[in-house]
Order: sequence, then structure tokens, then C-alpha cells
Amino acid sequence: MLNNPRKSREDILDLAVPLFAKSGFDGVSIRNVASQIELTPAALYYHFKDKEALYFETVKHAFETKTSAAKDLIDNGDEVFANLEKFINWFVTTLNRDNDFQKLLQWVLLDSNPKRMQSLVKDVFSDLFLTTRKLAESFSPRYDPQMLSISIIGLVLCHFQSEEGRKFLPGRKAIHDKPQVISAHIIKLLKNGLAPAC
Amino acid sequence: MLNNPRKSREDILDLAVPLFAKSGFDGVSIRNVASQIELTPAALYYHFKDKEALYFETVKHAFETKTSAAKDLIDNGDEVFANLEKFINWFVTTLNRDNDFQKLLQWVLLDSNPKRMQSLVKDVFSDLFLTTRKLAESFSPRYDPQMLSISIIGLVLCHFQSEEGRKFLPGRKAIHDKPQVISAHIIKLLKNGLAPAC
DNA sequence: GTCTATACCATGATAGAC
DNA sequence: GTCTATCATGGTATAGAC
Repeated sequence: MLNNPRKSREDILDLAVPLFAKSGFDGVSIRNVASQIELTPAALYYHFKDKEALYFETVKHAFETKTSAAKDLIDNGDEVFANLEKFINWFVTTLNRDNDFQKLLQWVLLDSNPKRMQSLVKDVFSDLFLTTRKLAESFSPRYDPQMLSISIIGLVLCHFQSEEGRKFLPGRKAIHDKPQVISAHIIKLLKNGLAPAC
Repeated sequence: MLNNPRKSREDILDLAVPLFAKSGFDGVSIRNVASQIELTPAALYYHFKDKEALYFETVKHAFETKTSAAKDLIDNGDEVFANLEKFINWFVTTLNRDNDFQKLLQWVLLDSNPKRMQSLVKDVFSDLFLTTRKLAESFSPRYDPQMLSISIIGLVLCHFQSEEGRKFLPGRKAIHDKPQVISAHIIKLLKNGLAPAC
């Protein structure tokens, strides 16, 4: 292993993101990360206290740039369905562009360590949730804002969460992976539901 | 470790299910499983070729009893919304009763090993998907059946997937975890959407 | 800030006795 | 069918030289 040009914390995190996104906390070793970065494990421990800290910072880093953009999206002056469409389009586009972001979100929600999940949810997921909740409140009291937030996030997320698995199911078509198609499907379903127009 | 009464394959799988459900393939060791079953690792290897085989059989076992019940649920003679309600109620009830089932489904979809994911999706998930697809076809051509299936499954799943994480978010209420409430919310949303009734 | 070297423990898996 | 014993490998983490 050679004496590499010094890596910044950010360089390390950038390279750790896809690893943890693919295999989660337990599926990635310090040695894996170190070799990806072209550093030794010992050098990694100079930058991060332990594996938990590295993982936490990695997830936080991957979320940081994303969810801040969503905040400014919902405009209280706008019509409610305009806000809904803006949000769905933004969320679908974001998940489509950055597969790691979507994967890490799943790992957070599946985390087998409750303490780790708690800090990640609070630190990393609550921004996105609160933005969705603000949107969902437009449909109160007809819908419970909390439940509607979960439904909206889940409805978007599932199309990406299932992307790899769907490849092995019958009836697959390429258009099901296209962000514009996914976006349109979700907006139509959320707006009108399944009942025939009256 | 004592000479225990002989365990059958099924006894082992029953006890392995909650372990893999909590921590996934990488988060569970052969020793973890062995000690839970009160056997030695060597005894486990008598029953299963390797860890992959144990995991595969465990997930398959957890799904077996569940998804077969769904098949008989959708009655072509029935009105479409009656079938939809029956399905949602069944799925919500099933996920609520058996948390392991829901967790394992998530692990399958997040699996970092494509070959393992493929066999699990084909062998274990396709039944549930095809049942949902049959239901979704009632709403064709207004909705693409493939995409609608994913949306329906995702809409139900997300309320359970987020159950632990939601505890750490503001606005939490106990009713959001109740199966009847979740069921009613989803059915209402799927039927009517967010647009005001006309 | 990165290296070499290493401590120490957990892992998947097997051989062979009973 | 289960045990004890063992192996090779890989895991997290640290000490100390440069």
C-alpha cells in the first residue's frame, strides 16, 4: 500500500457511501472500506473513532445534500395539488439519480440496532419526514397527516425499493423503471384513486 | 452443551426465522443460530449444507404458510372493490401478526447478493406478487397492473416498515400502529385518492 | 496523516468420536 | 444426529515508527 495523497474526511465518506448502500452496516468491513479508499484500516481509525462513527457519518453525508433541497419545495401560497406534484417529482427524481440515497434509507429503517436507528432517524430522516408532513397537512382532517406522510413516502419509495427484485418477476417492462412514468403513476393514483371518475 | 432431544429441520427453521428477521443474513452467525436452537454449529451443518442454504430455507419457511392463503382470496366473481378490501385487510393483518414475515421481505429486497435475491424473489416473493397482480388487473387499462401491484404492496408495507423508525419522529400516536386504522386508511386512499369527493 | 505489525476475537466450515 | 476439537480466514481495533 502506497503513501497516498492525503484524503479528507469528505473523500472517505464519498467512497464509503456506495459500499454501505450496497451491503449495509454488517455487510461492510473496515477492511473493505479501507481498500476502496486505498488506505489502511489504521489510517481510517485516525479519521473515525470506530465503525459505528464511520457508518453514521457516511449515512449523514449521503442525506445532507438531498433533503435540504426538499424544504424549499413546498410553498404555502401554492395550490395543494401543485405542491403535491412538485414534491413527488422531486422525490422520484432524487431517488432515481441517487440509488445510494434510497438504499441507505432502507438500511436505516431495517437497522437491527435500535440506538443506531434512533440517531439515524432523528438526525437524518426527520427532515424529509417533516417536509412530507407539511404537505400532508393540506389534506387534513380528511386524512391523518402522519399516516398520509408515511403513505406518500412509501408509495414513492416502493418503486425503487423493488427495482432489483422486479427484474426477476414476470411482466417486467423497461418503462416501469422510468422516473417520469413512476412519477405520473403515483400522482394519478394519489389524486384520483382507483374509483372511476365521476 | 447437552445431548438435546433430536431437532427436526422444521424446529430449527422456526427458531432461525426471528433471528434472520431481526438482523439479516450478514447480521446472524451460524453460532447465533446454533445457540438459539441449543445445538452446536456442527449439528447445524448436518441439516444444512452451508449458511446460504440455512438462510434460504428459513426465509422460504417463513413465507410458505403466509402467501398460500392469499391465493384463494381474490374471487373473480366478486366486485373489484370487495376484492381490494379483502386483500388489503388480509395483508395488513398478516404483516401485523407476523413481524418476522415483513422484516424478511425487506431483507430479500435489500439483499446485496444478486443471486441470493433472485432465488428468493422467484421462490418466495412471486406468489404474493402474482396474487396482487391479479387484483391489479381489475383496474386495467386505467392503471398499469405491474405498477399498481407495486404501489399496493408498497402502500401496505411502508406502514410496517416504518413502525420502529416512527417512534423517534414527532407527532406519533398509538393508533397509527393499529391494523384496523392502517387498513382503513389505505383502503380510503386507494379508493378515493386525495381529490375532494365530487 | 499514513504506515507496519499485531493483538485478540468471531466467523464459516470440517474431521472424526460417540 | 450430535458432540468436541480444530482450522483458516477475516473481523475490529490499537501501538508505535515515520
